[in-house]
Amino acid sequence: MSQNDGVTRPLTRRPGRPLGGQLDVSRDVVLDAAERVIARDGANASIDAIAAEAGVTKPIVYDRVGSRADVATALAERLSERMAVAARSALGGRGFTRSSLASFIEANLRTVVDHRDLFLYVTGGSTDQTSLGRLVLAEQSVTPLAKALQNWRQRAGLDPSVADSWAYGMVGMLQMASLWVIGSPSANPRVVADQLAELLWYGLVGERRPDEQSNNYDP
Amino acid sequence: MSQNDGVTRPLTRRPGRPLGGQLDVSRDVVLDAAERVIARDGANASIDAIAAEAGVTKPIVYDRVGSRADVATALAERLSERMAVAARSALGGRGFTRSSLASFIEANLRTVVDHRDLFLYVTGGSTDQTSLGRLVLAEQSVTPLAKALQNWRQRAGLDPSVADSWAYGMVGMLQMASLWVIGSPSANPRVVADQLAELLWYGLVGERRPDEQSNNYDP
DNA sequence: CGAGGGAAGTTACCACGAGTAAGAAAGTGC
DNA sequence: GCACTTTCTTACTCGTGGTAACTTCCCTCG
Repeated sequence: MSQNDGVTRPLTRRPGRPLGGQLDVSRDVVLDAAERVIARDGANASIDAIAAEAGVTKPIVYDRVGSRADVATALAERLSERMAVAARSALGGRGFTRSSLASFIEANLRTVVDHRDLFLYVTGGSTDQTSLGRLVLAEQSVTPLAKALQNWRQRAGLDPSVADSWAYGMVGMLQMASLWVIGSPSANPRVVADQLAELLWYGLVGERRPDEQSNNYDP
Repeated sequence: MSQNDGVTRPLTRRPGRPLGGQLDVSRDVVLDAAERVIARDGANASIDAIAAEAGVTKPIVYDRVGSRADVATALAERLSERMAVAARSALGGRGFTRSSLASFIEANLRTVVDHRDLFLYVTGGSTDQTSLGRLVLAEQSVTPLAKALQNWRQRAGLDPSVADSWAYGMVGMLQMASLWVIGSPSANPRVVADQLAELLWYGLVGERRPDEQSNNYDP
């Protein structure tokens, strides 16, 4: 819409099918373009801008990917895949230890920092009726995590029914921490990751201690 | 705009200053109307609808409260205040124990469930440039929690520098768990709260155990 | 007591973005 | 050669946030 300034100017091209056969613009090409636009212009990227970056027009985007929510979901898949890769590489086949938990968290935080605006686009609302879309997209991280937790708890002889709650809780914790780290340059991902690992570790491994220990906490 | 259907119908009132002195529409009246609209029509409530519910027009809303983001922030203040009240009442002056932690979490979850659409409105994007607004608004819960954590850790002789990370992390955990509970009717707030308390408790109270215990976890 | 100025709202508008309908050019089959 | 299909573009509708311009009332001052 921004290049349609002069009505008097003759159109560079009349509408119709392009000359050289099919426009070879696949779904992935559109999504690549979306990522470029978001990285360049920020998280409030319009479908028009994405289409322009891909060298096509809006209906192509709708045909190849879908609505804006679909674009966000597709990009969420990409981002969570990247986070999984980073996390796996950070763990490097080590067993599940406190320090590997910290590495896992740190890898997630750093991936978000590296894809700051993509993260904001993906977690950023679209208040439609699908404000629950954020959940749908979080589930891309939640589902494998819940599965891993469940397997591990089961093998360790611990109650596996906590897997879902914990997975949602941990993903939410990571998302909020990421948002915080993104927003405040003073926050150091390594330190934050270590502190969150400290918070989670003892609960994860099923440490027990006598209940009802009063510390005189006043919220 | 929805009641302006008939152009032929004479206006009920010409523009201008109202007859009976000042229109007694305070900021709180507007915010009350906003809550009613959101509760009735869902989280995707427009400023027009809010104004209509308050019996005024859009510019009044902008004068009394501000932009849409300001409305969301103001409503976030109200919601977080309500959550704090519910949590305090659930704790009832008990000390900080595992079961009181579970009560705290459960109170939060139930408050969100009771104000489902308000929660969705408040946490629901508005991708402007202030997608970080979600963080700003989360800080209404984070700040007091961080303060409490810091005081408590200090008095208990534990490292207080974890307070910020933990507060952001816990608020994120609560928000995501709330979203999940809202979306899936099968999730029981009491059970989820207990499970999350289980996850957090041992880390919060500073349980120590020999590091590097391998459980052969494979993410 | 009448005119001017400010206070307080309303109408009407703009900008902009999501999503879609209608139409035009290139290719395809008979 | 002509209808038909495919594939794309243009141009539109619709809803919403935000604002400008204008209208009316009241209060004060000469």
